[in-house]
Amino acid sequence: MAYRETELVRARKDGVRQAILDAARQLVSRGGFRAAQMSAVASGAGIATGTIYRYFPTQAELFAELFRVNSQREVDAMAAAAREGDGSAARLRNAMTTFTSRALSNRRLAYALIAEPVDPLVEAERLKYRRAYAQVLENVLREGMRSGECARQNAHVSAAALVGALAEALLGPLVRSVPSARESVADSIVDFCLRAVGAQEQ
Amino acid sequence: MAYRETELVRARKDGVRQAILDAARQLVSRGGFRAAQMSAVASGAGIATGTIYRYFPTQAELFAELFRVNSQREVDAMAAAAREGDGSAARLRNAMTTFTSRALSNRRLAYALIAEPVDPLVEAERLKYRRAYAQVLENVLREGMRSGECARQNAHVSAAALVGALAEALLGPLVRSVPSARESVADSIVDFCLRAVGAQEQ
Amino acid sequence: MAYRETELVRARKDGVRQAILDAARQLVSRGGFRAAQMSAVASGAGIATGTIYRYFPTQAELFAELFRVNSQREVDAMAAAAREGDGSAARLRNAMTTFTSRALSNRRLAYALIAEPVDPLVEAERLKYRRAYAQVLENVLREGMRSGECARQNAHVSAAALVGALAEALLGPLVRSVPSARESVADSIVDFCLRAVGAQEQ
Amino acid sequence: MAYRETELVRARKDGVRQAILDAARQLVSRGGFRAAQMSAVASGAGIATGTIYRYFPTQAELFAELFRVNSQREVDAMAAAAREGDGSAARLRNAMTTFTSRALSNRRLAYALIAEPVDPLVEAERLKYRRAYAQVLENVLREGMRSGECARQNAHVSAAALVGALAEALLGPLVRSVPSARESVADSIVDFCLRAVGAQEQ
DNA sequence: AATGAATGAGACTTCATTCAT
DNA sequence: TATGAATGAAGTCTCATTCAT
Repeated sequence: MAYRETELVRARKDGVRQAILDAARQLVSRGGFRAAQMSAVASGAGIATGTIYRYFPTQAELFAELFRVNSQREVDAMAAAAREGDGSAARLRNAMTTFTSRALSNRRLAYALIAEPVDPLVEAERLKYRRAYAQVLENVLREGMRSGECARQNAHVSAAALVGALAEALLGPLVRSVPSARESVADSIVDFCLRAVGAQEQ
Repeated sequence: MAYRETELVRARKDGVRQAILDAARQLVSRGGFRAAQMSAVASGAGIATGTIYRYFPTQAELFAELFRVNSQREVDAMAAAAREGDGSAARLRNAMTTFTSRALSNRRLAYALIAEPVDPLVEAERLKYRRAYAQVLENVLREGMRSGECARQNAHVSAAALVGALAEALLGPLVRSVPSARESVADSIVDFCLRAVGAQEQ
Repeated sequence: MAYRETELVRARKDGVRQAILDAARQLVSRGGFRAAQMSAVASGAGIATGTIYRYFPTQAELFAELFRVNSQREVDAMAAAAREGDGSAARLRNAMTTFTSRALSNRRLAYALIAEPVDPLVEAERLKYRRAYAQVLENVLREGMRSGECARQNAHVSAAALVGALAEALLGPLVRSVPSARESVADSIVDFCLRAVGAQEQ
Repeated sequence: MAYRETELVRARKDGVRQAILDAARQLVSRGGFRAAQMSAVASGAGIATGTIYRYFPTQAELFAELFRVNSQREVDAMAAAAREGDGSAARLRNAMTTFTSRALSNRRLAYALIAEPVDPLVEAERLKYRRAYAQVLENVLREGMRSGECARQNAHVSAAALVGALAEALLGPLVRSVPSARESVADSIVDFCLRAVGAQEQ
């Protein structure tokens, strides 16, 4: 009984915490971090403003957590895709396609996570995750260099450049084109990237 | 006489306008758009706060103009570099090296122009100029494709991706490394980009 | 049985009440009234925040009671000391030395009780107890005047002034000096006070 | 003309600054520092809340300035009185009478300046001024010890104790008595103090 | 036309108190 | 009776914009 109660309490608590993060994500997805004022988040979560502070000590911490949760999910998805496929080149393509298609499904949020700065604390998270994306690609790239599927290069720099190229393709002016064209743009950018690392697909 | 006066007034007016933009750029170069409060800009330009509003209707318009002026200068420099050199590959390299070396010389301003968001109006300018950078590269790229110096590819997409890769190399977590390493990172990124477009340097 | 239960409940209730007051005193001793937030008090007492309100209707009432309990203890200690000693002068010295040495042993709490303001309700308690301290001294002083050990004076006023002088010596800028010097400062202040009342020690 | 204008501007500016300090003093005189919220001060000064921040960077600085201005005035008045009179004893009496009579004319403000704590920054000012009061008395006291008019004693400690005794007489429970009685209380306290320092009035 | 003091909406954060469980 | 999550009023501070001079 006590156990159940504890569980229920925890469930409710996590529920509120989750509701706060959900409301914040929805607001950021729509209008960027600027739109995620504490009162708007509270209202979106159906709670009082002060309640947020039971779960997050400051707005910056809330944003940082929002960052962590959502970015980690993306990095995980990319890493999972990077384990599928025959050969390094295929795995690289998988990883990058996953990145682009997921980002295209919520461009505003992707932009907020990848480019929009807010606060030093949040910015630190961003750099951490841009580096995490790059790390996933760097690993496959090194593997490809060992197996001869990729050209010799500075894998560290190349991986960062790949993230930049992918981000541009998703967030830059390019994607202002009609939605139907975006998919082919995404494909083209992945092709560009594979060419950039000298990947020979089998 | 009346005519002269009108001219003088216009000249002075343009001078003030320029002074405002200069002060704003200096502030943005130092602390980003956040640091460019209207009173600080006025103080930097040696005028009263209210006077700014005789030249710019809102802060957003001032920032947009700041964007236009400074970004155009960068685009022009890149375009000039893209006209120098033997062959498309060399011209591409020139263009990109110009972009990277100029950006490295004032990273804070470059960041503000390329990545830091402020306002939808300013954001629109940013996208416009990212596209302008890409256009310069796209032109050389198409020329290279015609001459056979560059591989067949979607030049529109590739050019955008190049801008993204270059920006990442300059503004992303990579450049947190020691200043002395930045130059070599910049070189590596240009190499990466040339490889990406399949450029054969002669 | 019902009787016993009632008693147990009362006992427990008093126990909780005491725990609340203890926790509050500990917090006040450390960081003044500011640090004694209701949630902190509850946490220190090992109960829930809301439970405090079963024992004290408001925070101000809790503070007032804290005042009463702790100040009364000090007044009692001073009164006990005022009964020891040969002659009024000696008894006066005893009372004042007791006051100073006890206050020095917990300066933060003493400060909170004697000087730190919080709320009109609490302030009323403070005045009441400053008067109580003075009353103890006034009694001995009158006795001394009767026996000729003390000079003729307005005992009421003098007693209040003694409390003020003692408090200043303990809480004022004087005590910012090194701890080792505090004892001698306390001695000097007691001497000053005895001189002030024209006490002739035998 | 330009000179006059500058002067006018300064006059108006000082006027607002003064109005803010006046409004703040009035509020503190009535309800202590607690009552001096920024919005209340602004309203009292007939300006908008934000305007205060053109003159004082933070509330704490405003309070600190309020302290400085008002305390310094009291210290000056006391010091002036301490220069008048034949002999150290008379000068001491003058100084202390000035202190008490001025404090009695605005007890709430005097309390705020002497006893009510608010903020570390303000508290620092308070200690500084309590020390300044004591210093004035200490100087006369040392003079009296040299001339033989005052008994041998630790002048530093005694001066602090005098301030404490005077403050108690003015701010403590004593003065809750009828206003007409306050003057005689003040006289008695001064007598007490003179006796405490063993002053022999001629 | 220029000035710059004044405005005041709006953002974050705290914490005593309440109330459903 | 106890709990403690939730409430929301209140307070400080910022800064783009206005407007009387």
